[in-house]
Amino acid sequence: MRIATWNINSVRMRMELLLRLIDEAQPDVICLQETKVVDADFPFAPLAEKGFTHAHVHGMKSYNGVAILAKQPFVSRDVQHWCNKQDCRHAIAELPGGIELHSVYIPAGGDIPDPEQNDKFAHKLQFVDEMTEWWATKRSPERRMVMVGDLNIAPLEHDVWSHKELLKIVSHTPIEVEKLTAMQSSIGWVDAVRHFVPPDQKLYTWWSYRAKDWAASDRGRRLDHVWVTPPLKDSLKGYQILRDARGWEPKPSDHVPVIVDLDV
DNA sequence: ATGGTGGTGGAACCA
Repeated sequence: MRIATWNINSVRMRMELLLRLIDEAQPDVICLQETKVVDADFPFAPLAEKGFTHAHVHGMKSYNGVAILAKQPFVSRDVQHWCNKQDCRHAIAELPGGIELHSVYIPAGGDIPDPEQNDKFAHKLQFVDEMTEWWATKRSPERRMVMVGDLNIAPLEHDVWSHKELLKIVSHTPIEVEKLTAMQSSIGWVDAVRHFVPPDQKLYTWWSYRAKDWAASDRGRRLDHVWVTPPLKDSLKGYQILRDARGWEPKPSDHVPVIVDLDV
């Protein structure tokens, strides 16, 4: 089973690129973040033509929005809310074979890395704390689960272009890394991409729109992740980070798709 | 220290 996750930054703006991802990467399941569309307006038809006849969408006007697209029917579907908000950041679907798949969009957190000064940063930290507690109390490490999405945190030194320069930049601050690591430890999540790539090797999934030449400066961060629970660790068969997608015409997302293959 | 770009929606907000 090939699972792709992509912060698409508006599914309507980038439908042609989503169809290109399907043609070129041949995923079985696609998780999206930042769809930026209410469910009634989600563009189901072109996806159905490509075989993705099942869609679990959870969107809102203008902001956020997550989705899970599949060729096979879901066993069940659900959504989860965090921090007493209804902001469409977490969709859940059980796939045939008993794998529970989570498409997650953690808040970006604003610019100032201080929860006292910046409500958005406080929201981000609380979001991760709540989710950590939820995994620990509502889910078992024995369960076959895959969690993917834009976690908006780059936890390792080589998940950013410069560890030293980004220590005070939201997405790579010690408090965020500590909280994300705690979430990972909650039920023994395995970082599926780092399972294949040693920690001293640079990996990025996001490059800012604001760079003059994103590829030349290559100031990226690994914000998009695929985690699996221990029972699926031995099923991990490969990964791809579609760096080229950062240059896809006419208008690329600032994130690229991350793909993991599971032998299940 | 600043500003750089993009999506939504038609100003201001978010990333």
